Amino acid sequence: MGRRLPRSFFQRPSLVVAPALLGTDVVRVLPDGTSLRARIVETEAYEPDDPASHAFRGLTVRNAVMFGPPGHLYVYLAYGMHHCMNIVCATEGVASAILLRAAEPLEGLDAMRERRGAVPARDLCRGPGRWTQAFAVDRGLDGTDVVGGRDLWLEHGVATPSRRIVAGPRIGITSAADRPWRFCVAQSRFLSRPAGAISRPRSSPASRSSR
DNA sequence: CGTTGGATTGGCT
DNA sequence: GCCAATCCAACGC
Repeated sequence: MGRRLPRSFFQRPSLVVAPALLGTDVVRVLPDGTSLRARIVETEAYEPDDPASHAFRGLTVRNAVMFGPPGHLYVYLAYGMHHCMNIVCATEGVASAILLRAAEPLEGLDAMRERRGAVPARDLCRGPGRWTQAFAVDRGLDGTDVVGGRDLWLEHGVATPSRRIVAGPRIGITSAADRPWRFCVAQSRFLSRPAGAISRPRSSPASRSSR
């Protein structure tokens, strides 16, 4: 068993925590006792006063956990079919969270396939909806304590050097789409999309220099 | 109370 | 590349 990330780790602004989470491990223990482990390669920060955040318009039943103390899981249902999991950051009353978007599966791959199907390891946790499906995370785990709990927690993995961290626009949002608050491990095969990819559905600047 | 539109994914053109 | 699937919170009337 590795070293768990303490509450203090999450008690910082999401823009600090999001890149710091790259290279850490998410450990999940299923109801039947099976352990799953995956190493984070992609995160997104959602800040207070962030138009793209679910908490932007204030406290609701759905986003209440975001306003609570740090180190808890915020889980919501997206597009009526996929769950997305976040880690609440900062301090109580300050609504900020990190969306866990993609990871490299390390343990329990066969158990993940019981829900994901017979897909390659690369596709088990490649995307927020796929990852929650692999880890059996849904609204039932909304509010779970990831510091002292037994269902899901985080552990120190392999620190990612800052030169290997790439920031870019967040995926799939329409407001505040210019804020580079998506953080990726450069070159990782397990990213939901290549680092730096633009999410704009319509006309993209396409100014990215291709090689 | 009806409408709208997602922090997505997978399948089809 | 495009679009349907499918739930429900947020918002407008």
